[in-house]
Amino acid sequence: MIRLHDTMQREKRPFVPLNPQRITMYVCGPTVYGRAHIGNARPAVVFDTLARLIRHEFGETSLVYARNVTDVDDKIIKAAQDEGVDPSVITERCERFYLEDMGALGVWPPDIAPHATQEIPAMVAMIEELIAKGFAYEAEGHVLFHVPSDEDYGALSRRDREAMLAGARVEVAPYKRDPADFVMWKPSEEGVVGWDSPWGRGRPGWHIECSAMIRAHLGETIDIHGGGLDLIFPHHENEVAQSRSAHHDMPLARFWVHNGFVDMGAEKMSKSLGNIVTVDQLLEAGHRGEVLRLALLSAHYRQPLPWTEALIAQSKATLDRLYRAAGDAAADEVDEGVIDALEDDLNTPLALSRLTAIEDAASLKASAQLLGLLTMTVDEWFRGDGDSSGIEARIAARADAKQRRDFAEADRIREELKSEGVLLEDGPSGTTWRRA
RNA sequence: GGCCCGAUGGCGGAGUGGUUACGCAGAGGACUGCAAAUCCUUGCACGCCGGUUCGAUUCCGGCUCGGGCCUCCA
Repeated sequence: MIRLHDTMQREKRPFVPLNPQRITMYVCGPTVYGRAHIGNARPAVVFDTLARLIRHEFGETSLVYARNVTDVDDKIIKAAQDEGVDPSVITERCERFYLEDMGALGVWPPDIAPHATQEIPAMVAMIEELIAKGFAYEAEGHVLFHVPSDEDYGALSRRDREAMLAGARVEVAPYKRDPADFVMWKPSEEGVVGWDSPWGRGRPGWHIECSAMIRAHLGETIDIHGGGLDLIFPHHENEVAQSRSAHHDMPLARFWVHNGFVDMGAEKMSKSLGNIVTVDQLLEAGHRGEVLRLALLSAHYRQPLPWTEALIAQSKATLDRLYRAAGDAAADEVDEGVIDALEDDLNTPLALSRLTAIEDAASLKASAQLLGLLTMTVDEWFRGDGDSSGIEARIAARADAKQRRDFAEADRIREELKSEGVLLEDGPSGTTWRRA
C-alpha cells in the first residue's frame, strides 16, 4: 500500500486510485526556452520514480502519466525575438535538449506529452465555459478568471484574500475587476505568436494550459498532480480554481504532490538568481546520468537538497560499490525493504540505504533498477566505451615486470595508466582495470 | 508583514517516547611486493529554553537561526 503526502490536506494518507486500471498522473513539465538545470531535473526524476513504483504495484499498463510542454510563453517569445527566429525554433531545440538530458538521468518519457500550442481549442473551450458560468469575464481583449467567484480559492496554498493582496508586489492592471483576478487569455500584438479566438487574436495564460490539457487527456479528476513547491501558488491554486469551477466543484486532483528545491549554498537554484548548473554541464564534466539521478534521490523528495561536489562524489562512490556488489546478475525479485521504503511517501533515502544492505545480487539488481539505477553492465559502468587500446598490452607488460620482481617498472606502468584515468586492481585471477 | 517548511555526527541523510540507521569521508586491522578493491573493527549527533513524562532527539509551547511562496520560477 503506497502512502503519499497530499499538499491539499497536508497529510500523508493511503494512495487508493479512483480506477486502478487507469491511474492518472499529471506533472508540470518544462517551459522550453533554455537548458534544464539540475533543479528542474528533480521533479522529472522524482515523478519518474513514483511512476515506476506505481507500475510495479498496479501493473505496467495501470498508469497514464502526462507531462506537459509549455511551448507558448512570454519568455519564449522574448528568446525568439532576441535570436531573431520563430518561437518554434527555440521550443523545438529546447525540448530536444530536455528529452536528451532527462533521458541521461534515466527518466522514461511520459505516456503523454501535451504541447500547449497543440491544444488551443481545448483551452478556448474551457475559457468559454468559465465565462458562461460566470467565473470569468472579458476585458480589453483579455479574459480573466474572477477570483472572488470561487469561494474556496486559496485552499491549496492556504492563504486568504487579505494575505494575497497584502503581499502583492505587482501593480494591478486597470481592467481587472479584482486585484487577484488572473489572466486566462491575453491579446497578442502584431508579430507575436497568437491564435484567433472569440476575444480576438491572442494566446493562453499559463494556468489554463494545464487545466485544459488535464481534462482533455486525463479527465476532470486525476489521481496525482505533481510539480515543484514553487508552483503551489499561483499556478496550482489557479488550476484548481479553473478546473473546479468548470467541473461543478469536482476536485482537480486527489493527491497534490510537491517536490522541494535543489539548493545552491543556502538558497534555491533558479534561473532568476543566476545560480544554476545545468544537467548538460554536469554530464559534460564527466558525471554520468546515474550518478546525478542517485544524488537527486538521496534526499526525501519533499526536503531541500543541497547540491555540492561532495554529493556527486559520494553518489559515484555508492554506485561503484553497488555495481561491484550486483555484478551482471539478472534482475529478479525487488527487495521488500526497498518497496516498503518507497511505499512510505517515496522515501528514497531509506530505500537507498536498504539497497546497500541487500546481499543477493539478483535482488539488488532488480531493486536498484526500480529506482532507475544499475541499468548498465559492470563493464559499461567501469570501463565505458572509450578507447581502451593499449591498456591490456601494458597490463601484460606489468605482469611480466611483476614476474621478474621488477616492482619499479610495474609501478611505473600502473602510474602511467593512472595518469590516463585507468585504475588497476590485482585480484586472485589476475589484474583488472577500470576508469576512475 | 501574511502564509508555509526546516534545524540530526566532518559531509549527505533516515528514523524513533527508553536499545546500532545507513552511506560517504576519517582511524586501526586483515589481505597485497606496494596499492586498489573487499572484509573486520572503530570514533563522532539529534539548534536553544521551558513543559508533559519514570524517561524526549522523538510530543506540546516559546525562542533563535535558515529556507520557500506572496501572481517569472521544478
